[in-house]
Amino acid sequence: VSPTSPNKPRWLTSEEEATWRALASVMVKLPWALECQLQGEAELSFIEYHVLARLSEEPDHTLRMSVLAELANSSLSRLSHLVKRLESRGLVRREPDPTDGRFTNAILTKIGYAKLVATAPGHVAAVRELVFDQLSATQLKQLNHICRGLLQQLQ
Amino acid sequence: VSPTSPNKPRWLTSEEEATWRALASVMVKLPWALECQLQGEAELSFIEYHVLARLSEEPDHTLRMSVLAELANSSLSRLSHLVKRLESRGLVRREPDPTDGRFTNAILTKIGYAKLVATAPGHVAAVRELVFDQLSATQLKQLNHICRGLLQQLQ
DNA sequence: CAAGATTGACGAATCAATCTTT
DNA sequence: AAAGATTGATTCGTCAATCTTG
Repeated sequence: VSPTSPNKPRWLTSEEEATWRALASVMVKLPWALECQLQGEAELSFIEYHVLARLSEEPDHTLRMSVLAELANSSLSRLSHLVKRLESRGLVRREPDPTDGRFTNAILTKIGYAKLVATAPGHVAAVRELVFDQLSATQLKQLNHICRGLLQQLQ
Repeated sequence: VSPTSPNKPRWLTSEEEATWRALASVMVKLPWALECQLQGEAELSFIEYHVLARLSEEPDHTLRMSVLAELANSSLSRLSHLVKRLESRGLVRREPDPTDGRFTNAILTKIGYAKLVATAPGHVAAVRELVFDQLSATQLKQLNHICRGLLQQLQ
Protein backbone atom coordinates (compact mmCIF):
# COMPACT_ATOMS: atom_id res chain seq x y z
CA VAL A 1 0.00 0.00 0.00
CA SER A 2 1.49 3.28 -1.02
CA PRO A 3 1.62 6.59 0.82
CA THR A 4 -0.46 8.18 -1.92
CA SER A 5 -3.80 7.30 -0.39
CA PRO A 6 -6.72 9.76 -0.39
CA ASN A 7 -6.07 12.23 2.38
CA LYS A 8 -7.56 10.99 5.61
CA PRO A 9 -4.82 8.62 6.69
CA ARG A 10 -1.77 10.50 7.84
CA TRP A 11 0.82 7.96 6.84
CA LEU A 12 3.97 7.21 8.77
CA THR A 13 7.14 9.07 7.96
CA SER A 14 10.05 6.87 7.01
CA GLU A 15 11.58 7.43 10.42
CA GLU A 16 8.33 6.45 12.12
CA GLU A 17 8.06 3.46 9.85
CA ALA A 18 11.56 2.29 10.69
CA THR A 19 10.93 2.80 14.39
CA TRP A 20 7.66 0.97 14.20
CA ARG A 21 9.25 -2.05 12.54
CA ALA A 22 12.00 -2.13 15.12
CA LEU A 23 9.54 -1.82 17.99
CA ALA A 24 7.29 -4.51 16.53
CA SER A 25 10.26 -6.84 16.23
CA VAL A 26 11.26 -6.19 19.82
CA MET A 27 7.72 -6.88 20.97
CA VAL A 28 7.84 -10.26 19.27
CA LYS A 29 11.42 -11.35 19.86
CA LEU A 30 12.08 -10.20 23.39
CA PRO A 31 9.14 -12.04 24.97
CA TRP A 32 10.03 -15.07 22.89
CA ALA A 33 13.63 -15.09 24.09
CA LEU A 34 12.52 -14.85 27.70
CA GLU A 35 9.92 -17.56 27.20
CA CYS A 36 12.64 -19.85 25.89
CA GLN A 37 14.93 -19.13 28.81
CA LEU A 38 12.20 -19.78 31.37
CA GLN A 39 10.82 -22.81 29.59
CA GLY A 40 14.26 -24.31 29.26
CA GLU A 41 15.33 -23.73 32.85
CA ALA A 42 12.09 -24.02 34.76
CA GLU A 43 9.30 -25.19 32.47
CA LEU A 44 7.52 -21.94 33.17
CA SER A 45 6.00 -19.49 30.72
CA PHE A 46 6.65 -15.80 31.10
CA ILE A 47 3.24 -15.19 32.60
CA GLU A 48 3.48 -18.19 34.91
CA TYR A 49 6.75 -16.86 36.25
CA HIS A 50 5.20 -13.49 36.89
CA VAL A 51 2.23 -14.98 38.65
CA LEU A 52 4.58 -16.70 41.06
CA ALA A 53 6.68 -13.55 41.37
CA ARG A 54 3.72 -11.30 42.15
CA LEU A 55 2.44 -13.70 44.78
CA SER A 56 5.89 -13.79 46.38
CA GLU A 57 5.81 -10.04 46.80
CA GLU A 58 2.80 -10.21 49.11
CA PRO A 59 3.57 -10.64 52.82
CA ASP A 60 1.24 -13.64 53.00
CA HIS A 61 2.06 -14.87 49.49
CA THR A 62 -1.61 -14.47 48.67
CA LEU A 63 -3.63 -12.49 46.16
CA ARG A 64 -7.19 -12.50 44.97
CA MET A 65 -7.54 -13.90 41.47
CA SER A 66 -8.99 -10.69 40.12
CA VAL A 67 -6.16 -8.59 41.56
CA LEU A 68 -3.56 -11.04 40.35
CA ALA A 69 -5.07 -10.92 36.88
CA GLU A 70 -4.63 -7.15 36.81
CA LEU A 71 -1.05 -7.35 38.03
CA ALA A 72 -0.16 -10.04 35.54
CA ASN A 73 -1.78 -8.22 32.60
CA SER A 74 -4.04 -11.19 32.15
CA SER A 75 -7.73 -11.81 31.73
CA LEU A 76 -9.42 -13.52 34.62
CA SER A 77 -10.32 -16.43 32.42
CA ARG A 78 -6.77 -16.93 31.28
CA LEU A 79 -5.53 -16.70 34.83
CA SER A 80 -8.07 -19.22 36.01
CA HIS A 81 -6.91 -21.80 33.48
CA LEU A 82 -3.30 -20.99 34.21
CA VAL A 83 -3.58 -21.20 37.99
CA LYS A 84 -5.36 -24.50 37.65
CA ARG A 85 -2.29 -25.84 35.86
CA LEU A 86 0.07 -24.37 38.45
CA GLU A 87 -2.10 -25.89 41.17
CA SER A 88 -1.88 -29.31 39.58
CA ARG A 89 1.89 -28.93 39.70
CA GLY A 90 1.74 -27.99 43.37
CA LEU A 91 3.17 -24.50 42.88
CA VAL A 92 0.05 -22.63 43.94
CA ARG A 93 -3.14 -23.43 45.76
CA ARG A 94 -6.55 -21.78 45.80
CA GLU A 95 -8.97 -21.09 48.63
CA PRO A 96 -12.13 -19.06 48.83
CA ASP A 97 -11.56 -15.85 50.75
CA PRO A 98 -12.75 -16.55 54.33
CA THR A 99 -14.18 -13.03 54.67
CA ASP A 100 -16.14 -13.12 51.39
CA GLY A 101 -16.72 -16.32 49.49
CA ARG A 102 -17.07 -14.56 46.19
CA PHE A 103 -13.33 -14.02 46.07
CA THR A 104 -10.80 -16.72 45.42
CA ASN A 105 -7.35 -16.38 46.90
CA ALA A 106 -4.37 -17.73 45.03
CA ILE A 107 -1.63 -18.73 47.45
CA LEU A 108 1.99 -19.48 46.66
CA THR A 109 2.98 -22.83 48.12
CA LYS A 110 6.31 -23.69 49.71
CA ILE A 111 7.20 -25.59 46.55
CA GLY A 112 6.13 -22.69 44.36
CA TYR A 113 8.26 -20.30 46.35
CA ALA A 114 11.24 -22.63 46.13
CA LYS A 115 10.73 -22.87 42.40
CA LEU A 116 10.70 -19.11 42.09
CA VAL A 117 13.83 -18.72 44.22
CA ALA A 118 15.59 -21.26 42.06
CA THR A 119 14.43 -19.68 38.83
CA ALA A 120 14.72 -15.98 39.52
CA PRO A 121 18.50 -15.53 39.21
CA GLY A 122 18.63 -17.07 35.76
CA HIS A 123 15.65 -15.08 34.62
CA VAL A 124 16.98 -11.81 35.95
CA ALA A 125 20.29 -12.54 34.30
CA ALA A 126 18.51 -13.00 30.98
CA VAL A 127 16.58 -9.76 31.40
CA ARG A 128 19.78 -8.00 32.25
CA GLU A 129 21.66 -9.44 29.33
CA LEU A 130 18.92 -8.84 26.79
CA VAL A 131 17.73 -5.46 28.00
CA PHE A 132 19.68 -3.52 30.57
CA ASP A 133 23.18 -4.41 29.48
CA GLN A 134 22.21 -2.90 26.12
CA LEU A 135 21.14 0.41 27.62
CA SER A 136 23.16 3.34 28.84
CA ALA A 137 22.00 5.08 32.00
CA THR A 138 20.51 7.78 29.84
CA GLN A 139 18.69 5.31 27.64
CA LEU A 140 17.30 3.60 30.70
CA LYS A 141 15.67 6.82 31.77
CA GLN A 142 14.47 7.50 28.26
CA LEU A 143 12.92 4.08 27.91
CA ASN A 144 11.23 4.36 31.26
CA HIS A 145 9.72 7.67 30.31
CA ILE A 146 8.65 6.51 26.89
CA CYS A 147 6.98 3.37 28.19
CA ARG A 148 5.09 5.29 30.84
CA GLY A 149 3.81 7.62 28.19
CA LEU A 150 2.66 4.78 25.99
CA LEU A 151 0.96 3.03 28.87
CA GLN A 152 -1.16 6.04 29.57
CA GLN A 153 -2.82 5.73 26.20
CA LEU A 154 -3.21 1.99 26.68
CA GLN A 155 -5.39 2.83 29.70
CA VAL B 1 12.05 -12.93 46.23
CA SER B 2 14.22 -10.32 47.85
CA PRO B 3 17.28 -8.51 46.58
CA THR B 4 19.33 -10.06 49.38
CA SER B 5 20.18 -13.23 47.47
CA PRO B 6 23.62 -14.85 47.69
CA ASN B 7 25.87 -12.87 45.40
CA LYS B 8 25.79 -14.24 41.89
CA PRO B 9 22.63 -12.63 40.61
CA ARG B 10 23.12 -8.93 40.08
CA TRP B 11 19.61 -7.84 40.88
CA LEU B 12 17.78 -5.03 39.15
CA THR B 13 17.99 -1.55 40.57
CA SER B 14 14.67 -0.01 41.45
CA GLU B 15 14.84 2.13 38.34
CA GLU B 16 15.56 -0.89 36.19
CA GLU B 17 12.76 -2.75 37.90
CA ALA B 18 10.27 0.03 37.23
CA THR B 19 11.39 0.28 33.63
CA TRP B 20 11.16 -3.44 33.18
CA ARG B 21 7.60 -3.54 34.47
CA ALA B 22 6.59 -0.70 32.21
CA LEU B 23 8.25 -2.30 29.20
CA ALA B 24 6.68 -5.66 29.96
CA SER B 25 3.26 -4.03 30.17
CA VAL B 26 3.78 -2.29 26.86
CA MET B 27 4.82 -5.55 25.24
CA VAL B 28 1.57 -7.12 26.36
CA LYS B 29 -0.89 -4.28 25.98
CA LEU B 30 0.21 -2.63 22.76
CA PRO B 31 0.00 -5.76 20.62
CA TRP B 32 -3.29 -6.58 22.27
CA ALA B 33 -4.77 -3.18 21.46
CA LEU B 34 -3.70 -3.46 17.84
CA GLU B 35 -5.04 -7.00 17.61
CA CYS B 36 -8.41 -5.76 18.81
CA GLN B 37 -8.47 -2.93 16.32
CA LEU B 38 -7.60 -5.21 13.41
CA GLN B 39 -9.88 -8.00 14.51
CA GLY B 40 -12.77 -5.61 14.96
CA GLU B 41 -12.35 -3.81 11.66
CA ALA B 42 -11.00 -6.52 9.38
CA GLU B 43 -11.06 -9.87 11.15
CA LEU B 44 -7.30 -9.99 10.78
CA SER B 45 -4.71 -10.73 13.40
CA PHE B 46 -1.64 -8.55 13.73
CA ILE B 47 0.54 -11.08 11.97
CA GLU B 48 -2.02 -11.73 9.26
CA TYR B 49 -2.13 -8.03 8.51
CA HIS B 50 1.64 -7.90 8.28
CA VAL B 51 1.78 -10.88 5.98
CA LEU B 52 -0.56 -9.09 3.58
CA ALA B 53 1.38 -5.85 4.04
CA ARG B 54 4.76 -7.42 3.30
CA LEU B 55 3.43 -9.10 0.20
CA SER B 56 1.99 -5.80 -0.99
CA GLU B 57 5.43 -4.23 -0.81
CA GLU B 58 6.81 -6.59 -3.43
CA PRO B 59 6.47 -5.46 -7.06
CA ASP B 60 4.82 -8.77 -7.99
CA HIS B 61 3.02 -9.16 -4.66
CA THR B 62 4.91 -12.39 -4.18
CA LEU B 63 7.32 -13.76 -1.61
CA ARG B 64 8.76 -17.16 -0.84
CA MET B 65 7.29 -18.65 2.29
CA SER B 66 10.66 -18.83 4.00
CA VAL B 67 11.44 -15.19 3.25
CA LEU B 68 8.01 -14.09 4.34
CA ALA B 69 8.42 -15.98 7.59
CA GLU B 70 11.59 -14.03 8.34
CA LEU B 71 9.97 -10.70 7.50
CA ALA B 72 6.92 -11.46 9.61
CA ASN B 73 8.95 -12.65 12.60
CA SER B 74 7.25 -15.99 12.31
CA SER B 75 8.27 -19.60 12.20
CA LEU B 76 7.79 -21.30 8.87
CA SER B 77 5.36 -23.72 10.44
CA ARG B 78 3.24 -20.96 11.88
CA LEU B 79 3.25 -19.16 8.57
CA SER B 80 2.24 -22.27 6.71
CA HIS B 81 -0.83 -22.75 8.90
CA LEU B 82 -1.61 -19.07 8.72
CA VAL B 83 -1.30 -18.77 4.97
CA LYS B 84 -3.50 -21.79 4.55
CA ARG B 85 -6.22 -19.92 6.43
CA LEU B 86 -5.68 -16.77 4.40
CA GLU B 87 -5.82 -18.88 1.27
CA SER B 88 -9.13 -20.38 2.29
CA ARG B 89 -10.44 -16.84 2.64
CA GLY B 90 -9.17 -15.98 -0.82
CA LEU B 91 -6.72 -13.32 0.39
CA VAL B 92 -3.58 -15.14 -0.69
CA ARG B 93 -2.72 -18.02 -2.94
CA ARG B 94 0.26 -20.34 -3.11
CA GLU B 95 2.20 -21.72 -6.04
CA PRO B 96 5.44 -23.64 -6.27
CA ASP B 97 8.25 -21.45 -7.57
CA PRO B 98 8.51 -22.19 -11.31
CA THR B 99 12.30 -21.93 -11.24
CA ASP B 100 12.76 -24.28 -8.29
CA GLY B 101 9.94 -26.43 -7.02
CA ARG B 102 11.37 -26.59 -3.53
CA PHE B 103 10.21 -23.06 -2.87
CA THR B 104 6.62 -22.05 -2.40
CA ASN B 105 5.54 -18.58 -3.40
CA ALA B 106 2.84 -16.83 -1.45
CA ILE B 107 0.99 -14.40 -3.68
CA LEU B 108 -1.36 -11.64 -2.63
CA THR B 109 -4.65 -11.92 -4.50
CA LYS B 110 -6.72 -9.04 -5.82
CA ILE B 111 -9.11 -9.58 -2.92
CA GLY B 112 -6.27 -9.67 -0.44
CA TYR B 113 -4.87 -6.43 -1.77
CA ALA B 114 -8.28 -4.79 -1.62
CA LYS B 115 -8.64 -5.99 1.95
CA LEU B 116 -5.29 -4.48 2.85
CA VAL B 117 -6.09 -1.17 1.18
CA ALA B 118 -9.35 -1.02 3.07
CA THR B 119 -7.74 -1.93 6.37
CA ALA B 120 -4.49 -0.02 6.32
CA PRO B 121 -5.77 3.49 7.09
CA GLY B 122 -7.53 2.40 10.26
CA HIS B 123 -4.58 0.39 11.37
CA VAL B 124 -2.10 3.14 10.72
CA ALA B 125 -4.36 5.52 12.58
CA ALA B 126 -4.32 3.20 15.57
CA VAL B 127 -0.54 2.88 15.48
CA ARG B 128 -0.28 6.63 15.27
CA GLU B 129 -2.67 7.23 18.10
CA LEU B 130 -1.20 4.59 20.40
CA VAL B 131 2.46 5.15 19.64
CA PHE B 132 3.60 8.12 17.65
CA ASP B 133 1.19 10.70 18.92
CA GLN B 134 2.62 9.91 22.35
CA LEU B 135 6.20 10.57 21.31
CA SER B 136 8.07 13.79 20.80
CA ALA B 137 10.46 13.99 17.87
CA THR B 138 13.29 13.44 20.29
CA GLN B 139 11.65 10.43 21.86
CA LEU B 140 11.03 8.96 18.43
CA LYS B 141 14.76 9.03 17.73
CA GLN B 142 15.52 7.65 21.17
CA LEU B 143 13.09 4.79 20.79
CA ASN B 144 14.42 3.95 17.37
CA HIS B 145 17.95 3.82 18.69
CA ILE B 146 17.01 1.81 21.75
CA CYS B 147 15.06 -0.76 19.78
CA ARG B 148 17.88 -1.22 17.31
CA GLY B 149 20.25 -1.82 20.17
CA LEU B 150 17.97 -4.38 21.73
CA LEU B 151 17.44 -6.17 18.44
CA GLN B 152 21.15 -6.70 18.03
CA GLN B 153 21.23 -8.88 21.12
CA LEU B 154 18.08 -10.69 19.96
CA GLN B 155 20.10 -11.81 16.88
C1' DC C 1 20.60 -36.01 1.60
C1' DA C 2 19.70 -31.29 2.53
C1' DA C 3 16.64 -27.33 2.33
C1' DG C 4 11.96 -25.73 2.01
C1' DA C 5 7.51 -26.59 3.27
C1' DT C 6 3.59 -29.02 5.17
C1' DT C 7 1.12 -31.79 8.48
C1' DG C 8 -0.99 -33.50 12.85
C1' DA C 9 -1.07 -33.80 17.71
C1' DC C 10 -0.93 -31.25 21.59
C1' DG C 11 -1.00 -27.15 24.76
C1' DA C 12 -2.66 -22.70 25.77
C1' DA C 13 -5.64 -18.29 25.11
C1' DT C 14 -10.15 -16.39 23.92
C1' DC C 15 -14.94 -15.78 24.09
C1' DA C 16 -19.31 -16.61 25.66
C1' DA C 17 -21.97 -18.99 28.84
C1' DT C 18 -22.47 -20.55 33.40
C1' DC C 19 -22.00 -20.99 38.33
C1' DT C 20 -21.53 -19.05 43.10
C1' DT C 21 -21.72 -15.93 46.77
C1' DT C 22 -23.36 -11.78 48.69
C1' DA D 1 -29.02 -8.62 40.57
C1' DA D 2 -24.13 -8.03 40.37
C1' DA D 3 -19.38 -9.18 40.96
C1' DG D 4 -15.95 -12.76 41.02
C1' DA D 5 -14.60 -16.88 39.16
C1' DT D 6 -14.84 -21.08 36.45
C1' DT D 7 -15.84 -23.87 32.44
C1' DG D 8 -16.09 -25.66 27.62
C1' DA D 9 -15.70 -24.98 22.72
C1' DT D 10 -12.98 -23.09 19.37
C1' DT D 11 -8.84 -21.36 17.45
C1' DC D 12 -4.09 -20.57 17.06
C1' DG D 13 0.98 -21.61 17.76
C1' DT D 14 4.51 -25.02 18.71
C1' DC D 15 7.04 -29.03 18.21
C1' DA D 16 8.38 -33.05 16.01
C1' DA D 17 7.75 -35.84 12.19
C1' DT D 18 7.06 -36.12 7.43
C1' DC D 19 6.96 -35.05 2.61
C1' DT D 20 9.09 -33.12 -1.66
C1' DT D 21 12.27 -31.22 -4.82
C1' DG D 22 16.73 -30.64 -6.69
